[in-house]
Amino acid sequence: VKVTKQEAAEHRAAIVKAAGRLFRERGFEGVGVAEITRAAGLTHGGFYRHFASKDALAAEACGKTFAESLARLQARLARPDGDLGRYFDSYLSERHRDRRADGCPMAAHATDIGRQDAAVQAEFADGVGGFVDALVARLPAAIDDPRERRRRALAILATLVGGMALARATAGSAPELSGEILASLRAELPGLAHPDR
Amino acid sequence: VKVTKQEAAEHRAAIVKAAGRLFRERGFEGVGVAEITRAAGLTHGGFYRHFASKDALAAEACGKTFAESLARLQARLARPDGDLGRYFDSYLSERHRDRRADGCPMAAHATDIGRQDAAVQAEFADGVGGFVDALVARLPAAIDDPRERRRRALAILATLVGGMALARATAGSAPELSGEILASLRAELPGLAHPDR
DNA sequence: TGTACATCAGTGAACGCGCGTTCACTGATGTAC
DNA sequence: TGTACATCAGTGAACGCGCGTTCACTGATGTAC
Repeated sequence: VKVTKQEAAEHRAAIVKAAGRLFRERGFEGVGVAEITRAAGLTHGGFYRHFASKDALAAEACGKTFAESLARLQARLARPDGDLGRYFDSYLSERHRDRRADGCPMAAHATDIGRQDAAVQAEFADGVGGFVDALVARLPAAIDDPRERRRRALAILATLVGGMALARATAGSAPELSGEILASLRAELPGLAHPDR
Repeated sequence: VKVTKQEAAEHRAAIVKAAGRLFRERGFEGVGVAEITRAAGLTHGGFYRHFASKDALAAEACGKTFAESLARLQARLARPDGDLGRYFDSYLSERHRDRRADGCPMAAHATDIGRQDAAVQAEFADGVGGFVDALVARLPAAIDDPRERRRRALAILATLVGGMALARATAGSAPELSGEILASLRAELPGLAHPDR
C-alpha cells in the first residue's frame, strides 16, 4: 500500500497536527500513538516510518503548536484594532479555557514539560522565548528601559499562563472561581502592560 | 503480619506523605502505587486496605499537600519580619523551583488537574480557594475595595503559579531564561500587591 | 490475669490491560533501461 | 513512450513491559470468655 510522496508528506503533517491537538487536550502521556495515527486517518504500524519515537513526535508537535500560537498573536496585533488589551481578553476568555486542544501550549503543558524528553523541553523553551520577545516588542513605548520591558513582558506571560492554568484546573469543581479568575485577570492585567500603574 | 492499630495508622500516613512528594515531583501518572508504598517502607499488596484506589490516594495527598502549603504561608506571614514581599521572594526562589517534591501543589499540578479524577479536582479547587482567601486577608489595607482585593489576590496567585511553572519548564533547556523569569517576577510582583501601582 | 480465636494489615504472586515499538508482509509508486 | 522491478508507506498481528488491582495466604493483634 505505497502512496505518493506528496500523500506521505500529507500523512506526516496530519499526524503532527492531530498530535498537537490531542497532546494539548489530554497531555503527552494521556494519548497513545495508536490514537494519534487513527485521528490522522492511518493505522499505528506505519508511524515509525515518519518518526523515530513518540517523543520525537511530541517535540515536533510542540514546536509546531508554538509557531501557530505565535503567528496568531502576531496576526491579532497586526489588525487595525489590535492591541495588547484585546489579546489579553481573548487569551483569558472562557472560550480559550474550554478549548484546550487549540489553545496556548504553555497553558496546556507548563507543569508537565520538566518531565518530558530533552527535545520537547528544548522546543518548549524556544517557544517561551519567542512569546517573550513578541510581547516585549508590543509593550507601550512609554516603558523605555529595555530591562523593564523584559521584566514586564515576563510578568504578563506568567500571569496569562498561570491564570489560564488555574482557571482550567478549577473549571470542573468550582466554576464560579474559574470564571472569577479570568474576569479578575482581564481587569488587572492591563495595569502590568501600561506605564501608569 | 498484622500490626498495631497505631502502626497501621502510621503506615497510612507514610503512604500519603510519600505520595504527596512523589506526585509533585513526577506527576500523578508518573509514579506507581508500588513505588509509593516502597517509599513508605511497605509493599504494594496492602495498599488497598488503606485506599479504595490510586485516585483516592491522589485526592487525599493533594488535600494534605495544600494544607501544608497554606500552613507554611500562614506561618511565614506570622513571623515578626513576615510580609507578602518576603513570601513572594521565597515562592519565586531558585530553591523552590529546584525542589518540586515539597513545593507548591499549584505550580506542580496546575495543567494536569483537569484530567484527574473528580475528587482530586475538588481538593485542588478547595486548595486554590484557600490560597486566595489567605492572600486577600494579607493585602495592604490601603486597597480598601473588597472586590479589588480579590482581583489583586487572584492576579498575584496567577503570576506566582505561572511564573514558577514557566521557570521550571525552561530550567533544563534555557537556564538563563528560567532565572530571568524568577528575578523579573520578584521585581515586578510587589507592584501588584501595593496600591501605589 | 490467662487462654482461645477471630480479625485484618501486610506479603508477594498473579491477572488483565494498554502502551510503545517491532516485524513480516502488501502493493502502488517511481525509477532504470 | 513502454516495461520491469526495486523501493518504501502503510497494514495489522505480535512482543515485552509496566501499571492498577486482586487474591490466597500469614501471623501478630486484640477481643471474648
